[in-house]
Amino acid sequence: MALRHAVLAALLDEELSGYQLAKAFDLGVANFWHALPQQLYTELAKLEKDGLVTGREVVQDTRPNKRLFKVTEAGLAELERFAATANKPSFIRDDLLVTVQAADHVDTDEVIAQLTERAAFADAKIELFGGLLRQMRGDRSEEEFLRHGERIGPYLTCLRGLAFEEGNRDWCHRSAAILRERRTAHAQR
Amino acid sequence: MALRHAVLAALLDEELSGYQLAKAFDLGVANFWHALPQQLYTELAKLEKDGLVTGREVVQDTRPNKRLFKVTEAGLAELERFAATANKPSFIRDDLLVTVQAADHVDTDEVIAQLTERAAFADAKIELFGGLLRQMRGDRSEEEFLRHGERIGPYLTCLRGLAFEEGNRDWCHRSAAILRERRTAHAQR
DNA sequence: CCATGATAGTCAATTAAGTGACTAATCGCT
DNA sequence: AGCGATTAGTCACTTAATTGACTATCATGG
Repeated sequence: MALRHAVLAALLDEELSGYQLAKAFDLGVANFWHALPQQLYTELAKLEKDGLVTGREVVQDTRPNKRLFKVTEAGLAELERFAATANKPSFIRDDLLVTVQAADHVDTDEVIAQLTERAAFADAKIELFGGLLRQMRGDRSEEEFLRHGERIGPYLTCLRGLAFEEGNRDWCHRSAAILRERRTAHAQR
Repeated sequence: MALRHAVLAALLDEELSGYQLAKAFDLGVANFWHALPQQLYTELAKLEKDGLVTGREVVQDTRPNKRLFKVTEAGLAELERFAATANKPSFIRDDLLVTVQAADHVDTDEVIAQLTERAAFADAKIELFGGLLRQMRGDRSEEEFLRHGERIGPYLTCLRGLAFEEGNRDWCHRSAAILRERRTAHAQR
């Protein structure tokens, strides 16, 4: 029951439409919560029904009209309640790890290919997060920003995302290197 | 559709009962895939129906009887197929990150408490994974084991789990420290 | 001027995941 | 002798997540 809180947290900084929210969940927000557009539209409807967000119609002549949502007082209170109670440890579900777990029983070339692909994906994320961080802290140093910035939550989660992807990249490179070396060694026998 | 592959990957090394599998998914395996006992019993039944695993009844007199499952040839082929096609990037869903995202809008003490709790959890995991790694490599060095060990898949995934939890721990400590400092600075004004 | 892609969604249906309660045996402990 | 913990599950139910198809409008490139 935490998608709703992820949506509330994402709407704290700016009013967003369902569509924009979906974009956000595809980029930075996906860093702390993953969700598909469908879920977001559904969840926004529920949140509005429960009075945790309010939507307002914005008429556009160049684009289709949209509804921008913002968090209400009740929504903030709900987030507060959530912060005080929630603590399910995060769980991982990763196809790549499943594949590597089975590495000794499946085609090594495939595993190496998957690892390489994931490393590239991680690199893209690392660049993305690096850019987001620079943007958030502006001309301040990280230390300075974290000390005195007025909105550091997104910065902290982005730092975690960055470290996570760096971890992914390093592990992918190392694992691929090991598998390559073993393949070579095996071929030489 | 990857829980089935996670189960197959987990059953590669040893025959397990549903109950044992559930234990495993609560410990090490949870490192690459999270699932509840319910799901595992259900999935095992499906896998058996589809001929990807076979179960055999083991009569115990000291304990209730159990059914041990092992992967069939068809199961191995299915894993092979999976390894060659799957590549959904792993997604994160973490209550704690949602909380930290909202850190500037909710009670700082609560956020710090959650971070501290998670750091302790990460420490426990780090110890657990460290032990598992030692056990897997035996008296060999890591390098030696990874070069010549005959079953390195679980070792590699465990390494990722270890690095992940170390990342968690470090990030939790740093974030908590930053929030504590800001709280103090704010109080002094 | 037509196709493609971005914006901004909705509806229906299925699958996966999670919750809660319940059975049954044995072991250790008090 | 009885209580709780551990082993080894099953059944019913609800909620969350995913898949796929569909409707519009407008802008841009060829």
